[in-house]
Amino acid sequence: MSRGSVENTPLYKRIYAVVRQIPAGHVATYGQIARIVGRCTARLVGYAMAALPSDTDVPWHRVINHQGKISPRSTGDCGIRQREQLEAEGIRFNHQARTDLRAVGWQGPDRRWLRRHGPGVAAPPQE
DNA sequence: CGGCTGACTCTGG
DNA sequence: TCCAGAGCCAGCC
Repeated sequence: MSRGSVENTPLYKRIYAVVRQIPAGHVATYGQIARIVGRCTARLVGYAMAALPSDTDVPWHRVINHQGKISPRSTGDCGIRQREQLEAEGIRFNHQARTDLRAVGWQGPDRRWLRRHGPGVAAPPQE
């Protein structure tokens, strides 16, 4: 079923599309994803992650909270698995279980990717 | 159509 | 730097 445009795609779907752009060895925060998606809050991103199936191709493990830590979930020990997944990609955790967002933080999707999606997806904050 | 669920971020002290 | 409180939307049954 071709949704055609991104604007016709459900918000969750758009969030997954952005998360899929995160390259291995890098991580992004929920707030950052929300900002890129546009018209979306950090919580919605977290909720969208929780709604992901176990066999998803979305690299949900590369999405962490603003503290640079893996967000605690209600059920399952997937959090531990998430950390191992990140470590396998070269992400290092300190004794505080925190990652260095300055080093492994995602810079955002390619400008062309944003263009390809057209309206509906806001550009990342430019400092 | 109403209600429940869920993986966050920001600001102040 | 750490802790606490408030704000908040979309999907699904």
